[in-house]
Amino acid sequence: MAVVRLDMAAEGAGAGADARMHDQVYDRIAEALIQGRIPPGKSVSLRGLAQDLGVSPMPVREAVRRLIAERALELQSVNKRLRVPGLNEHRLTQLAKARQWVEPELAALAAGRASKEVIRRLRDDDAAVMAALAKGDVSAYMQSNQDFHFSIYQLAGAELFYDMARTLWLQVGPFMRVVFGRMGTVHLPRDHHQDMIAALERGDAEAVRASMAADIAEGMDLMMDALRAHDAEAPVKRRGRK
Amino acid sequence: MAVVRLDMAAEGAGAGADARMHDQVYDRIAEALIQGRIPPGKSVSLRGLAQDLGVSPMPVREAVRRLIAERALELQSVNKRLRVPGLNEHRLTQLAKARQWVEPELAALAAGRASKEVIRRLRDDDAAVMAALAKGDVSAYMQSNQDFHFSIYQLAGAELFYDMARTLWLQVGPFMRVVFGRMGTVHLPRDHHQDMIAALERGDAEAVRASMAADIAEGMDLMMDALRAHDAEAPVKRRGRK
DNA sequence: TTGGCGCAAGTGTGATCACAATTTTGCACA
DNA sequence: TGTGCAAAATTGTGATCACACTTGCGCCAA
Repeated sequence: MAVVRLDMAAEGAGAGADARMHDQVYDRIAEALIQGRIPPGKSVSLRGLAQDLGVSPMPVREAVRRLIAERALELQSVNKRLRVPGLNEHRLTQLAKARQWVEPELAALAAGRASKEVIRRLRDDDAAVMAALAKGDVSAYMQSNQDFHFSIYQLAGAELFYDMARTLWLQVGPFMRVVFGRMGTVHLPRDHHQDMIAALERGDAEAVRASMAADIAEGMDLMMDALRAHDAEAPVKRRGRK
Repeated sequence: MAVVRLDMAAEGAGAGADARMHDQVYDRIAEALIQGRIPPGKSVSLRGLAQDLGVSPMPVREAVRRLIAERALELQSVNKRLRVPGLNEHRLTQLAKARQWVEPELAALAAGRASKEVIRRLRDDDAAVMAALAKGDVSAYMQSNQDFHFSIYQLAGAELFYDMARTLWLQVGPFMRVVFGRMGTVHLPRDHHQDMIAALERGDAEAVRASMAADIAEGMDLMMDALRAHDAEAPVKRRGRK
């Protein structure tokens, strides 16, 4: 059964349980999706998730309703069952376009707002990205890359855009994991992060926007190529769930 | 009590009750928000909405959870109570930027996909918009303007963008109603729709994009001016709910 | 009349049960 | 070894109750 680990037993210091339970549940599932720990097409269930997380089905219902609204999960129209949306070119194209607008926009807004403290953390995150690439560790790469990007996005102070970016990552996550798992991490771009940090440091908004756009374009192109290659050799099959 | 009419008793032909109840509830509330029938800052409650709609609180909970995810409603962090988000310049700026990207994009995608049938309906919608402007009927204007825009967006065949646009309208609706109610409909742009239809007809994607961008820019600028003017004369007050 | 205080009403959240619809299982039959 | 088909398990949805918490109203005293 439990293919995906989602437990929330630990819960840190135990004291911080101020947040509503369904929020914590949401965070767990969202994180799992962004990290790609739940594959596209995978079907899930309220009671199943509830059991994995060690909570009752009620908070899961609320969390899942939210994830459905964000298109991170979908309710199949035929049998009304829950699953992670599958991969297809049409959707990936839209996700790529959307990412290439919002995220450079966020990056540009962040320019000039980066303290030395933040710059330092960005360098750390980037170092972690490099290390993960060197080791070929897909999970570590996705985690540290996410940290890098969202550290920047948070600087922008634009909640609406931030949430849009987050929603997009939620949808791209499962795709990304499959693609990288299929082709390894060797081809991933590594130059843009350095440029981005430099531009951020000198407050050059347009340069930040440009390198962010380039970074995303390369990543999404890679995914698109991989998807097309895969679809070419296995057109419509894709049976079996698990 | 019931300041806002939301009843769903009629339910059309009665036969189409295939959709889940929470979807119908969602549609009702969403429509009310887009039409601006629920003012910014207005606080609502699950049981209150349930009673207005003649359903139990359960489906309302699911609908509201979805609306919160779309930022069409918010859960106040202080007292954990539900309300329609208030107006402020920061948020309106982001909404304007987002609209000015997604909606021209959708319009461009729709270019060349418009059948004669659709063009005819667009002319009808535009006529209704003009009529509403002439009469100064804000409700009719908002309804027919929405019909006009979303008839186009639907053509694009880009579900992700379509939903993004819908989410943005959900957030802008309450603002718009207040602004127009405050300044009347006389200043609203009316030229762009004609250009847009013409460009749509000859399949000129860039022209469609441009006129859509102009249409939205004018509308949002108007709202921004009105908001600034209002904030200038009544800085931080805004007491009393109702 | 005005201030303060306590209780009733209203709030969102979580748990649990019921139910119709679907999927999966299991077993008899060929 | 396959093949139907019915029983059992699982699914999302809705209703209802309980609970901790906040708000608001009204009463009493000064």
